[in-house]
Amino acid sequence: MSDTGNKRQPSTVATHTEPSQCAACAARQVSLCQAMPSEDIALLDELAAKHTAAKGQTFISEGDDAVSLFNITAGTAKIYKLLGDGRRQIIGFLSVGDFLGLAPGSRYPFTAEAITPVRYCQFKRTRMEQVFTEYPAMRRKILEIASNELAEAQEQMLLLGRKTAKEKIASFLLGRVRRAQRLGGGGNSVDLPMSRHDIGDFLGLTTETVSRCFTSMKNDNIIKLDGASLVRLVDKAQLEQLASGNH
Amino acid sequence: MSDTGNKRQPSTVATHTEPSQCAACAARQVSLCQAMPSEDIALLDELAAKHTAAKGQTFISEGDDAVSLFNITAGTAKIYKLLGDGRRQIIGFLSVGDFLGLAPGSRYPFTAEAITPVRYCQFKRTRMEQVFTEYPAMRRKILEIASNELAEAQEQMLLLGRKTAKEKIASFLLGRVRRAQRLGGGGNSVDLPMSRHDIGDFLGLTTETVSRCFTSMKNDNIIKLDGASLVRLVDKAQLEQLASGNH
DNA sequence: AATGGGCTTTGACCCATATCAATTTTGTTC
DNA sequence: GAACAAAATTGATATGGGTCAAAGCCCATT
Repeated sequence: MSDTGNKRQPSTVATHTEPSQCAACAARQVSLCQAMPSEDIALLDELAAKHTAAKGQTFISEGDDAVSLFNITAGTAKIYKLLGDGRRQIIGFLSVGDFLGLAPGSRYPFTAEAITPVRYCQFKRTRMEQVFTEYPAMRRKILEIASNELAEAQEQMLLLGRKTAKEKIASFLLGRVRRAQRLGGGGNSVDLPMSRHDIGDFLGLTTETVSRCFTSMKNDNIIKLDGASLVRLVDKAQLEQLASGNH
Repeated sequence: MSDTGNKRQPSTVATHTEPSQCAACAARQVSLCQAMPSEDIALLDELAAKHTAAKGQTFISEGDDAVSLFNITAGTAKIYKLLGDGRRQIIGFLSVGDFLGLAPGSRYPFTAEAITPVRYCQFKRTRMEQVFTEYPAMRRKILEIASNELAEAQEQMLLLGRKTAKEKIASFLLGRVRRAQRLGGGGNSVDLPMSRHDIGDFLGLTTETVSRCFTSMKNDNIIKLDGASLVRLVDKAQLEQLASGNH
């Protein structure tokens, strides 16, 4: 695993193996691990290597041998793909409970980098394969997760291929609120731990265009900005209209 | 299931239930059905409702109750999503062996329409759920398929968000050849059963831009056109360069 | 082989967003 | 809290691909 991030970080990765963290894990109820019966949760504890990644640290590199599966337990990460000349497409932002590591071949088709300090569990694929065989509910859960991600990816294709800049931003903000709500977060304000540049690379826009859209939506009283990273959704109905292409 | 296609077709769907077609099915080796042991293939025959869809016919509509899974056995179809004002994003083109119908909720998140006459098998989801439990290899295969589609979707996000028109066309053509090769098709020419408009809606471009790119690549001696739907890849190396963003 | 209709291609022009270039704001370190 | 660097915003200008419009081409049908 190599660090190709622009900000070089020490590439050492902290690993602690205290027992029975899974039982108390904040991510458990919203993740893959939910499919493991409580009485056997200790088994996952055994299998999970617990790691942390500092802000800016790359913890999966595109092209690496896909030997592990991962589960984010805290923080926010981004996964992305690059073109030869450095153009970047962010595929998704991951946070507590999100699963990653599915690879169609033997190599990861994307890079994963921490946006904030991230905690994650790493599972050896070969060991998990055994677990899946023993606990079919686990494989069912993975398939459910993959289906969800696939539908999300298809929605993002619609966004990237056919939406205007403003529509993209509206969709992005609504997606963020929905995620926050799914995780028990509140109402109408969204935290954006990623930079404008990251948002641009996620939506197929430039930093400048992202910024201009925020400004314009602020002036139209659709959103309110509280610093760069806290957005209040003032007129959610209009955001929905924008996001779905009816104005 | 309603027909929302622009070309209205009789909405009747032919269904025949001859026994033991699966054993001789052309799609079997390249599809989900490969995971069913030969001795039990008759079971799939029982479960599969065999249908045909005429050119232009819609056989899955976005928002329909997701009660079935599908397997294409002949022909080419497109699946797409629409915005409120009619803008369309084609999510993929499907042909022999391709599987569809995974839905994250209870409704299909896309529409499927035949581009050429299509034959397909329809499986009730509830029945298949039982099959998956009885034959874990089948569920494993579905997960493998979903992983592949996910990676493909992510690659398409990179294309839609960050590639230029020419790069998109180059990637599209190479993708088509690879698929043809996977299906045992030959070398350096590609058949394009879909219209320029469809290609545009797949790549996030307009018909005109697609056409202009083809013309320009023809003039640059990268491809040769044989009518509108047969493309010969003359300079594959340069196509690869274009597709990966190194020129 | 003539007719007609729908694709596809080509042309002229335009606009949404990119690019390039300052500023301003924010957040961090001493 | 001063000083700095990084990120965000704003402004001016450029351009790739969209839009609108007009031929051209290809079959399918007669």
